[in-house]
Amino acid sequence: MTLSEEDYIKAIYHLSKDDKGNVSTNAIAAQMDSKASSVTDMMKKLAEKDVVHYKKYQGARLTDKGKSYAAKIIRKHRLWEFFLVEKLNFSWDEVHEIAEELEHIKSEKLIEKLDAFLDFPRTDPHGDPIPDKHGNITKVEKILLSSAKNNEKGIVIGVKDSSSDFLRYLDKLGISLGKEITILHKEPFDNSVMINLDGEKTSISALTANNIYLKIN
Amino acid sequence: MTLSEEDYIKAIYHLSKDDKGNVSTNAIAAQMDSKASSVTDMMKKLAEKDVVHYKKYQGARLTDKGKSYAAKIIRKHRLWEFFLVEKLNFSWDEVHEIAEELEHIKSEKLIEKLDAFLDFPRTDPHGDPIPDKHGNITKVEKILLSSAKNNEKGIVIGVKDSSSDFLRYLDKLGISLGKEITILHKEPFDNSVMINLDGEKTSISALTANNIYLKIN
DNA sequence: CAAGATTTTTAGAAATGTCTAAAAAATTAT
DNA sequence: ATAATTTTTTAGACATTTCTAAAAATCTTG
Ligand SMILES: [Mn+2]
Ligand SMILES: [Mn+2]
Ligand SMILES: [Mn+2]
Ligand SMILES: [Mn+2]
Repeated sequence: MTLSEEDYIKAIYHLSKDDKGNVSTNAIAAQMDSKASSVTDMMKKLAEKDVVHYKKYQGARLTDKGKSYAAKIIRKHRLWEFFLVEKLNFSWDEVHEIAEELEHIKSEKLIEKLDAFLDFPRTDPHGDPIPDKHGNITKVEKILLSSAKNNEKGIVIGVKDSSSDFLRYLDKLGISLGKEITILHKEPFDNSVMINLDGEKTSISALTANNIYLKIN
Repeated sequence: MTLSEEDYIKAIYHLSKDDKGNVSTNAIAAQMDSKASSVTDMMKKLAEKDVVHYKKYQGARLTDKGKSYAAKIIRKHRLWEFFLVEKLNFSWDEVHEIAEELEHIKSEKLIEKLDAFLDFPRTDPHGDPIPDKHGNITKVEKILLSSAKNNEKGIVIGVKDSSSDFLRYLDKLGISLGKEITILHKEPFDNSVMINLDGEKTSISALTANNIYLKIN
């Protein structure tokens, strides 16, 4: 599989995460920052290789083979991100881009040895689960901060948006994985959320609250 | 610079190591396992980018820019090899192929952090020097085992051939970097060399002796 | 349901990197 | 110094990946 094919497979995987149906040509083009016509070409090729189901005008979805392949790329991506943060002291907003390249390195043995060296981490620096070597992903119960109720208390276990900009903003707010947050009040006017973080009252915008995952209890 | 361009730059660098002159089109093709016509095409492109001096029918050599670029790729290659052996417990015959991919990962910051994580190693697992971040390479005095004289004693500090086959053969002989070898006798008939290794007499073929570097004294 | 709008595909082209076969230049040998 | 040989370049082709523009299909809406 070429680098380009792998990136398309990953894009379809991420677009399929939420809803089960087919992913539209335009949605893939947007995700890949390419054009619909390029997607059509690629879908024909990936269908030929049996990694996607594709019918004209009906979008695409991954086959079992495609899903397994996607999980392997994501496993590599997240293990490398973990390595960059834990061993090389990168911050969580710097690693995505580099992992985007490292995820395409081909050796199976490399990734198993890396996994062992890192002591078999379960989640990446953004709280996302690392698939095991068979492609199985452990789902963790989590809710968006924006949907937590008053007086609920939770631990930050992930982010929905893992762009550099958002992650650096969280750094500035003092929010990182593992922090305890208590919901004090939800403001109906602008859907902002007043929280208790490290014993201090802080107001979080609706957009921010909608991109932080909490584990409740 | 593309992956392909980087591999050509590296090939010219390695071919230029010994003699200073221009490298022939055919020599590059042989090194790259490609065809002379492909090399001609690529040399035109690399000359356009000012990394090689190239004149029709006269071969190519790296410009200063090209040399500096080559040193950077080789730095990455050798740091990754060191990482694979020292941190991930690969054996020295397994790492070249993987480093061949890793050397193309683009982040400058990554390689500086990797260097620090590895505690600034000076040589790779095959005894080859790791260029510093400015591309400077420290030359180490060394001779081929085949050119050592009777009764000379030396430390194995490198190999000329670092193919898997040769390295695995050295493993079998019990020869690794750091081992002390004493030359007992050179057999004129087949140029084989009788050595003392770990207190035992061993005979080394001319070919083998011609691919092991020693530091004398 | 019939425009009208949107999405998707096709057609055609460009850039990259590679190859084979043939031509041209350089080198070696007679 | 010619001829034979080897090296190198050119010409033309193919596979990938991508794009723009235009056509076709599907969806939306009055
Ligand atoms: Mn990628
Ligand atoms: Mn991540
Ligand atoms: Mn390479
Ligand atoms: Mn090496």
